[in-house]
Amino acid sequence: MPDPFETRLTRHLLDWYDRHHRDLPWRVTPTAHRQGLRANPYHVWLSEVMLQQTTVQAVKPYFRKFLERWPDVSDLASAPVEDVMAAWAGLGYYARARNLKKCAEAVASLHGGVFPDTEDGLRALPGIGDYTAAAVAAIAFNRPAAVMDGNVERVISRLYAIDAPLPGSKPVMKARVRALTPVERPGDFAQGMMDLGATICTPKRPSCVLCPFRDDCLALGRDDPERFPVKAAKKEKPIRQGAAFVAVSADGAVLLSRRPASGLLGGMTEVPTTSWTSRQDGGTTPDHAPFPADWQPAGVVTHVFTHFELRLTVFRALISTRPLMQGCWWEPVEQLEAQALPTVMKKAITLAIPRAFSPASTAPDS
DNA sequence: CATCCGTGGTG
DNA sequence: TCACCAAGGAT
Repeated sequence: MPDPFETRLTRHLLDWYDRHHRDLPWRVTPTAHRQGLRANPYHVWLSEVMLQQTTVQAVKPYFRKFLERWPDVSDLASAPVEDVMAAWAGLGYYARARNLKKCAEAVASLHGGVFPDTEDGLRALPGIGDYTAAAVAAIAFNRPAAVMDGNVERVISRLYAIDAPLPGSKPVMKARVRALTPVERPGDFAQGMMDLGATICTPKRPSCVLCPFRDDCLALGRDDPERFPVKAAKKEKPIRQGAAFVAVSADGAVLLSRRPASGLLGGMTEVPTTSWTSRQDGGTTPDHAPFPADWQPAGVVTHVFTHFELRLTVFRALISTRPLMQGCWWEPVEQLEAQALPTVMKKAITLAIPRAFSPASTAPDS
């Protein structure tokens, strides 16, 4: 039996979503949805994977680029993985790109190119966890799955003034979400909760006066919504150091290599580097260059990863020949843009070759 | 369950 | 400036 209180909260949220939903490229508006237009599961899945720990603004251009290049899941399944990694470069969390490709292959070969339409079926695919399985099931297939991401955690923790810290409080919050999720319009409810968290129930300075839950929110009742969600203290970031070597040949090519398939920046392209160590004096000299050359310091790149900060001393050398290096290749500067270079490597190359990624890099000097 | 995994925007 | 953190998943 539905609880009248929960039912009222759900209705308030859906009414708010009808009026204030965001229009997004992968989304079907609530009006169109009521008229029978269904969201494309491929679009929903692709957007949800891209949106994992990533902002809407950052995702939009990547989403358009992927759809234009690979219009459906079977196109993505048959694409070279290097192309997918290169197209993903800059978006971060590169295991997502590897799993995106694996998932597309599984859908194409195991499911005949059609996404499973249940939470459990989706959950079994690579790169799809609890959140994404529930989101795709609800949004693309109208399943009453309980969708809980960081936005929903914030909304729920405030609405019910949950004092227990994350992540331990997740099961309690998930039960609250489950009780609120309607059999009718579960996808709109999930998207409404996320829109509410993104635009009204924000981490700092929430706009409670505009919130559909303003009359029922226990955190607002305590006059302290910013206190929630309570989170466990986080570790501080160590600093690691290393050196990167940008070798430029006389005919304008750069020495590149491929990082190991798993781990940090797995499967992405790099310039040769030393190992990145936490030692104070470690790895910032040309001693470990890929080959002897007239290595000149070009500066230091600082880049912040999730769990450490990297200070990379960049060396540059102009060389007349192209030494053949095991596991490396020489890439013309004007083709670097097509490589799967993560941001830290683009920073290092730009420091050594300032015009490497400028549109005019192929034009003669003026 | 804790740790590892990127990047860019924001207050 | 800098701490926070965004539609999390794999191990």
